[in-house]
Amino acid sequence: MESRQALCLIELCPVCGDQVSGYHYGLLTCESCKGFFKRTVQNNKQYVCAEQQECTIDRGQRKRCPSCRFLKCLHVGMRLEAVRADRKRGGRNKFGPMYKRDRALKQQRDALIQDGGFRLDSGSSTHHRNLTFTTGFHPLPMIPNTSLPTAQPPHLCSLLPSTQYQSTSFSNWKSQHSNNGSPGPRDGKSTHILYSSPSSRIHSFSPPAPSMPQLVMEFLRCDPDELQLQSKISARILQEEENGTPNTFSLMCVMADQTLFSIVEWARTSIFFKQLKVDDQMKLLHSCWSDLLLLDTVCRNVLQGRENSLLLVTGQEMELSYVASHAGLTLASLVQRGQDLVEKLLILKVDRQEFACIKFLVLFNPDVKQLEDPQFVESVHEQAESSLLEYTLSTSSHLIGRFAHLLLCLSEIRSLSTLAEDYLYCKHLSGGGPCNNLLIEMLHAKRSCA
DNA sequence: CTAGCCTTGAAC
DNA sequence: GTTCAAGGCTAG
Repeated sequence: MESRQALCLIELCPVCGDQVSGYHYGLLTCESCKGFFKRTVQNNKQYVCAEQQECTIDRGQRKRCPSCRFLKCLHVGMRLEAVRADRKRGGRNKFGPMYKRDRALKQQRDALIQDGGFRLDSGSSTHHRNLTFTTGFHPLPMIPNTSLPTAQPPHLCSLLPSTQYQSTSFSNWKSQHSNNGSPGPRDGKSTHILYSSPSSRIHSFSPPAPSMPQLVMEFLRCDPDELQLQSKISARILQEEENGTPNTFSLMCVMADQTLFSIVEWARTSIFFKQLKVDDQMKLLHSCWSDLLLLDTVCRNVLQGRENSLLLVTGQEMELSYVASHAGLTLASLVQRGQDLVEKLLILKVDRQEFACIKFLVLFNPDVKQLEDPQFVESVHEQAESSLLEYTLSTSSHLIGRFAHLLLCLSEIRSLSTLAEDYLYCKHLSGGGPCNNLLIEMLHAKRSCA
């Protein structure tokens, strides 16, 4: 009860910014958006926007345009399949474990931020950085309300100034929903992919309480909301499955593509990066997208994954034995190397804060050529590196060489992601891989630069 | 139609 | 028995 209230106090509804009342249809929302979503789906409402589908949805204006409100509900990841076709009351649905894990993650993150903030405020300030530091909590990254579904795959340059989102297909779902059939997604398909149970690595590290460098906290705040991401990408995968996307590999490509969108969005709204000119932003992202994609997966598996399985961004798990037997030699060995890396990072007990720093280290790569502002990139890289060093020394000063080990892992990430890129590119050229999406745009961009 | 409060019931 | 996310009810 208390934890629920504590959660409510700090979370804002991703649709309208009102106070959250609990998990509803896949994520934390307010009571009114919960009701609105339910009425819309249950009654098959069709709304039309009187404007250009760009209406602002906030607490004061959410009643003005139901069409844009519903679109925003879908964009932030509210799940159509959580509305029961049979209208049965009570009980729990399949999202239960997902909610539970998200709660644990949020608690862990908030504890870290609160603890770090407290110590920074009260402790003797041994380091001074010229950084504005916002006190209090920073809930979800705000979703720009100009975001609209798009039929064409958007290019990176169009994503950077103002982000667009992929829409979920309401009409596809509706035909299934109004069919009087069983609610929810099909369970028969993809039997090798399972929803992860809560007994994952998340509990294996108790959060340390060292004095956290201010910049590390800022980096941590930039991290996207995991459940929102999970919901959004799961909805997209469900849509692909309903559209008959044939095999697991193709679905994985869609998953990677959608994760890439989220990485671009993370970068776009992150400290330092948003100060860069768009050209420099593009150059940096073109250079490191695959490192970040790999790092994202590795980080998820180190912090929340379980032995012998691969935890996906959708919260689903894929057994490594399945990968080994179905993926083909090259891909299976890539996954195995990734898993070895996860093991190394587990031994080093790399935590969320360190991953947050590493992401910035990777993003602000000073080796990228022809930047307009190479000094700035260099300086952010140095700041990220010294913050990471400072943090690792404060948490594990007794472990000599741990920092060096971390940097070694970083180079392993780089070489592994290069191999993964080559693999994808070959697949793409031979017609077996994905096409016409952000993933492919990035693959081509790097090769045309080189 | 909205949104706050109420009832229900499977999972824990 | 408790929890809490579903659906239901209803004044405004």
